[in-house]
Amino acid sequence: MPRVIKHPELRREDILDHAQALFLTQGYDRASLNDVIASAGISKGAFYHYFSSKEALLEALADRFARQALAGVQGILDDPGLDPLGRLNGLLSQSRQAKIETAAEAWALFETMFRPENLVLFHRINLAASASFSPLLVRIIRQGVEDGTFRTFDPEGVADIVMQFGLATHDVVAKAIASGSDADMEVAIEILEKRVRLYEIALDRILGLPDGSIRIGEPGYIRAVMTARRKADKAG
Amino acid sequence: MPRVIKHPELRREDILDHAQALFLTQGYDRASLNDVIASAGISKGAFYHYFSSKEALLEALADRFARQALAGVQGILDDPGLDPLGRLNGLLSQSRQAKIETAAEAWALFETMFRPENLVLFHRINLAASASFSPLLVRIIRQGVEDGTFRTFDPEGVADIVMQFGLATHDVVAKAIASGSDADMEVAIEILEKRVRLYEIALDRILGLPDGSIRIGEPGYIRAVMTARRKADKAG
DNA sequence: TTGATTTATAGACCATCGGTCGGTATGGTA
DNA sequence: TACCATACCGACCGATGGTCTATAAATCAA
Repeated sequence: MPRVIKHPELRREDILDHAQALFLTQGYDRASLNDVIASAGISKGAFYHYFSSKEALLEALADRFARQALAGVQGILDDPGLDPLGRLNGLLSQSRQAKIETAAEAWALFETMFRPENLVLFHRINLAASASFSPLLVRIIRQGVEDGTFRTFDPEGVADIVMQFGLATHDVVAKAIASGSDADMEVAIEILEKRVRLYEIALDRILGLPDGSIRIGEPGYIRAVMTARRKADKAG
Repeated sequence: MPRVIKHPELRREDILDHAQALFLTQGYDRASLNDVIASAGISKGAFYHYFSSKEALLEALADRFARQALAGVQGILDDPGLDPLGRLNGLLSQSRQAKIETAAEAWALFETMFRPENLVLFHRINLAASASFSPLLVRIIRQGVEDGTFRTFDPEGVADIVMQFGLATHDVVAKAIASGSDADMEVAIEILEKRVRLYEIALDRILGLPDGSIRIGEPGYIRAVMTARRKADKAG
């Protein structure tokens, strides 16, 4: 059986793809290295040629996730027409501009990520992502403080809180999506929208903004995404 | 060599003690079951008589931690002289009343807990602890809303934020304690006190309180604990 | 006290894990 | 042709979490 993939770079990516699929479905601990190489159709020797350990594979996977997430918000960061508040709002509702169906797909990933068996994987991605995002957030907040939009004595601290809130939102959404019946989901959506409103107001006040300045997603967006996700689940 | 421990209940606790020591120093993954049973001086058969798996051992350990933490704040919860704000402040600076040296010991535990190799252990403890603490926090906040002290439309959400802030504080403190030189620590203490002030003000505003209502520990407490911890490190 | 039954312990054994190692095929360069 | 680095193979290794059978100790019934 001839190898289809020739270029080493692509082979590495291919291994990452198979590892990602296995880690997300079974978890990092439970998916064995033998599973990964069997799935990728390569030998142990080949694997250890590209990665120094299973741990290094996880690291590389987390880095790739973080890079993709960063690329997803590059447009917001590069947009010269945005002021600090606009940029912050853009980051907080990054998927706002995306089509509902695409967003639903993205949320499905989060739903998987927050499962307990993916704790290790999630933690790694988180570390890599915050290392990239945190400085960007700090810069935006600093800029806002300088031009008088925001008021705070601790931009790094506020950036941390913003990241915490962002993560917590994802967590709540993920759990809501995973919830059982349609009635359950209705309740979950209500709780979730209330929670997002709380985060918005909290950030308004922490940053010394008038209530209603921070917007995490557009009104009704959460409900739209979640019902789309729901429909996709029932279909697929 | 005769067994000293007779009562089964005590034997279980004894295993937990040895497991705790090993898990905290080496991490859950790296400390093997053989290490645990060797340390406890028992056979595999004995171990599997008391615990169904290594995983179950972790679970039991996390539960014990959570119970101990809950017992540590029972006094604040039972004190009839405390109003909701007093109770909340008490929980947020639970070690305030303890002697500095004792507190330093407690923080040393956190320092260990936040190390990456203890991620799994820490996560389990966290789950068990929030399951216990969250309802208590919600009750206190609800009570405060009823008597007009607090103002919020989402007590559960605020409770979550309080827990997030509490955890984040521990994380920052743990990292500060672990930092290298004395000069590093001076910088770390300053950043940390700034961060705590931010959390205080954030909670004030989220709860609709006048600035300065929420107090996480007493002024200078952090510096006192950290220098004590530092001294203990150098000595021991 | 004795016999029966349950609880507690021992340790050989097992499949599987992440990782190593000696070797081979391939393609470019001199 | 000779040579060498890269890419790859799969048998093998020690250690791991977990199982199983055997037995010793405690408990209970008569």
